[in-house]
Amino acid sequence: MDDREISGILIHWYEKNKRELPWRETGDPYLIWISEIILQQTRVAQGLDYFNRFVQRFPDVRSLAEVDEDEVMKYWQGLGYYSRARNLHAAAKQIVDSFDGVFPRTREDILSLKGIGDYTAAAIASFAYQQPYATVDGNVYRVLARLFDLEMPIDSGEGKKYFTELAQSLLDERHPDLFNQAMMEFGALQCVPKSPACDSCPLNGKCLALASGRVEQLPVKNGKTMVKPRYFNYLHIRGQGKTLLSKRTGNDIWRNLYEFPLVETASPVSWGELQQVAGFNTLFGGMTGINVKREFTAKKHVLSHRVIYAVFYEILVDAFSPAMQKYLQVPDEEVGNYAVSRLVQSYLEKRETLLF
DNA sequence: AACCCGGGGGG
DNA sequence: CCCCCAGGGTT
Repeated sequence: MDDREISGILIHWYEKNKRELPWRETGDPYLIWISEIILQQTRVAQGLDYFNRFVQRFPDVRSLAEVDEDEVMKYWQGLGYYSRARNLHAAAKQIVDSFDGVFPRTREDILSLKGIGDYTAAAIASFAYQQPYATVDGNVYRVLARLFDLEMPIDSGEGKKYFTELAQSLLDERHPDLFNQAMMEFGALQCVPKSPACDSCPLNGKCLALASGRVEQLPVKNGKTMVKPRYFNYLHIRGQGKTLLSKRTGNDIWRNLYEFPLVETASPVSWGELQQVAGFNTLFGGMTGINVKREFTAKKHVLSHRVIYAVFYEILVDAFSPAMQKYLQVPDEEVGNYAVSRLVQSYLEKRETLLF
């Protein structure tokens, strides 16, 4: 098959079918960078509003580098994979400190930034600077696996190398930006994971998987992530107009987001059983007359690799115990100013509707 | 190489 | 409801 013919068809298809998106109207590497990080594991429809709000608040590298990380997290709240936001902030500081605030141009320098790997480096280098690096994302894996009927697993080291070299060999070096955009947009809109419309596909005469009837089976992946359950008992403790909050730390989900005092248990527990748990007693040590105002039954929060069964207890106290002093005491009306997970956010929203 | 990190959409 | 999606960092 003629490589130039493939890239020509893809680029022609792209010019006719591409979506008009703000980050496609710019050559500013900063805006392209932000869009690429947001678009990792995130669909355009979901990321578009986040992008617009983010770049309005942080229009350039320095404005992002100079703010507190909490401020960045607020603009990422609800988007998921929060390490992306932490790395984005760290990389902005890297650019100010090591590159005098100017976005680096070479692939090596771009790759040195936190949160930027092979894919994002190629995207920025080709979109902003027209450098000849092929972007290999999930769309590209799918398009190439089908076009060439390749059964090599895409989540192996060997597969990653093979597909990257194949994409690089197909790249139109005269228009690396157009070629990369075309390949990925084609995967996103035409060569979709489920039930692609091969009848109307401009490459259906060249697609080896279509000829062999394996379109739906490709690409092949080995990955099988175990879903482990966790049990979160959240204590929404309020007293004297203040709410207790803490910031999640350590190597765990939702790092650096805020939440209520949490007692995690190995299995589901009732309110009565929870009061026997050490973590609970440490918190309420010496206190009498705990007043549970409201209990929300277990909410199932499903992540790709975790399922969290959460119970929220709203507890009113006259005063905070000594053990509660280590928590932030936030005025009730300011709780909304803190970046929280979707789970906590949905609790707060549900509580709001029940109250009024 | 294996595992971890969120959340949304589609069948 | 269950199944699918997927780039980068860490271990």
